[in-house]
Amino acid sequence: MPELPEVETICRGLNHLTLDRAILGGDVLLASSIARSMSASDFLTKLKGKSIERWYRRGKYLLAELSQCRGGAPVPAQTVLPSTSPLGGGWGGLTSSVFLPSQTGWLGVHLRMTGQLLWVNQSEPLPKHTRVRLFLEENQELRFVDQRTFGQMWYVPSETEVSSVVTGLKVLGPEPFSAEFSTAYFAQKLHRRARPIKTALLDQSLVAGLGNIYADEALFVSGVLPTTLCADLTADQIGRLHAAIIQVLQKAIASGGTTFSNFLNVQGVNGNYGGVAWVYNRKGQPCRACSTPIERIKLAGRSTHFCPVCQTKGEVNGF
DNA sequence: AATAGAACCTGCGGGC
DNA sequence: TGCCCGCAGGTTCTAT
Repeated sequence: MPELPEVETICRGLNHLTLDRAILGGDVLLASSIARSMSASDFLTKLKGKSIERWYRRGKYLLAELSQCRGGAPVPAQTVLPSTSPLGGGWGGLTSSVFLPSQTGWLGVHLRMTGQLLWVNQSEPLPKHTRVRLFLEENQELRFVDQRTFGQMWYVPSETEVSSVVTGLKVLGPEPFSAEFSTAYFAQKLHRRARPIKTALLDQSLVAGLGNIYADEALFVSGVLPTTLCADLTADQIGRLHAAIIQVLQKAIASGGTTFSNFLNVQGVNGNYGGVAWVYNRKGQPCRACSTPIERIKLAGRSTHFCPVCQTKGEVNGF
């Protein structure tokens, strides 16, 4: 379900609502929702007595920094700083807080296609696809609901490098809003590559966080056909696409995630990506810019939508 | 090394 | 009404 803007929206909501409350217990209704690095019972045992200090997003991953609640076992201070951050490159300001003495592990979450993280009262009726429940103080609950069961949760002990457990973090490229994601970097990664640009945009090692919706939207805004081979992109096209990726994602975050989906934020409220998509899921409907019917093809096994006129003009679309 | 395709699941909507 | 097919926002494993 979620791409970067939706995960960012969830992350902000979680930081607003879930911090500094003791995790008193939990319930794993589907064992496979806990990544196989750990059993479901160990997962719950490790989380019990901890609280969430802060949520972070990396690509489409959510990571909660945990701390020990008062009354818990004392945590020895870290005396030797490791040479690399446990969260790997591209994490920016997070590194400095990782080895505070109170830090006692991480909770990782990936929502995959249909996962939802909801902050509810424990008395709320359980949706059919409830997979994991974490019970916090004052009868509150962090509830993981996931119809297609692809979503995953991880517990990572504080002395362990996060990416050694949440292995998907290892292959993530730069955050799209970071300085590392420069036009020069983008051009270099596309240089002489044979695959279509749409396929490349879905590759999380190129840039982290784009998914099928925003890849199509960014290609429309930049006026580039999704079938264009990376090697055939002009410097101008690469520049427009680089800018469009950032613009489309920022706009979606500003609107609280997409609305053409069953996306819900942590309080169960639908997002609002400026109201509309330019091309995604609009096959046969008139282009919002030129009225030409939107076309739909398949690339890398994913449906791909584009305007055959606007994306061949050699200029930016949208306003 | 780079790339394509299948696999992992459940449910929904369209066509017959 | 019911069955079969394709489709769904993601990642990872396997095969070329």
